[in-house]
Amino acid sequence: MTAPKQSRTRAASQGTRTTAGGQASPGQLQKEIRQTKSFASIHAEAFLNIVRTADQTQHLLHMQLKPYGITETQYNSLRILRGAGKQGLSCAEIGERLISQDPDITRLLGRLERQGLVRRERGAKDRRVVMTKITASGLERLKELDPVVTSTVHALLDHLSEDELGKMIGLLERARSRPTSSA
Amino acid sequence: MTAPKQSRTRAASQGTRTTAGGQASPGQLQKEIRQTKSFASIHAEAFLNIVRTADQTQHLLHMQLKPYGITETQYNSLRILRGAGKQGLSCAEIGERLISQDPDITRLLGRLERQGLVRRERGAKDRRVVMTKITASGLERLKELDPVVTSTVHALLDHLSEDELGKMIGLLERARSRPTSSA
DNA sequence: TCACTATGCTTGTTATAACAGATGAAATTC
DNA sequence: GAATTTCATCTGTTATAACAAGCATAGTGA
Repeated sequence: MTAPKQSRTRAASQGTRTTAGGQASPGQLQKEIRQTKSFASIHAEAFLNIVRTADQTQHLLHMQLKPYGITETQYNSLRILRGAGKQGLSCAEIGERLISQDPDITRLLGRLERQGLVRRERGAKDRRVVMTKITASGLERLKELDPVVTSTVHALLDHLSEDELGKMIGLLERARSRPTSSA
Repeated sequence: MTAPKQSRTRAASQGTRTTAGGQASPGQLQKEIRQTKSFASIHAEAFLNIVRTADQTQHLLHMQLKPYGITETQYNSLRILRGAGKQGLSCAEIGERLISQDPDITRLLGRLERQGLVRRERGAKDRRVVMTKITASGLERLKELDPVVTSTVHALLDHLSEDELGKMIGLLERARSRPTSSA
């Protein structure tokens, strides 16, 4: 599989990482997005690399899921509900594990319900809460999709060693663990 | 600034990175998305870390840009057009440097034009091609936004050392450089 | 017990990624 | 020169992220 045309690019301007001798050397990303100028800072370059890698990998996963008529977000919702078991989860609980803080959960679950993959029910005890459970056909759909996702994700990254992947994970975790006083 | 609630999560199932003694130890991401099961593989864990880090950083940038009434994609379009100079770029050329391979470029530029930030003109030589140029007020808007984006991106990542950022960039570049025969 | 506040969800809306087909123009082929 | 193919853009549509307001319900305090 060849990489698709570049996905969304991000803020970048002058500056680049310097080699040992202090000379600016263009990175791979600069070429990918046909950037003649170097990046403003190594922070900008890192940010763009993170976002571009995510876009590319998500796009490739999307292409693999497309024949099954399921999006990545729908797949994740189903997986979360399978994990929840028979009691299901409320909209808020699903949203907490899925999407950003004001997720379009009602419409997302509505689409899954129309496909017969989940069932929603308003609680008797608290009529504000809607519990959602995965259906038998939702579980079957996941059985189909799990190997597709697993093998796609594996194929995307299997040219990196376990040591490299471990290092990447560590760095990304550290990137997300910024001190709360910053910015 | 505190991290927002987790954004979209991705495919994950059983398995996790092992410690030196072979014991499974949950990663930070597992806790972030309230995952009781470990990840299916280190590939899945790496994939989710990439996507989650990108979502989080983009969300934070989005929040910084919101008061200016500009989205990240719009900002990037303007930056690309500033870089192109007086002759502007065609829709296809912008799309190549911006978004995925079938980008919604017409509508994106239409919105920027309505804000007076760009001007579109159909070529006399080839009436299929629409050239887009940034306007003076587009350039002014960028002057406002550049420091916002620069400082936000810097703040997101300045708790990492230059060495760590360089390593992260290298690993992400390698992640994107998969052999074309894979998958 | 009632008024007020908080919670959970729903709906309308905009922006963008993605898919697909249509339109007009240019290039190519016969 | 005409027909066909290719190219660039446009438009309709769906899914999702995001924003905001509204509705129904539950909880709290006086």
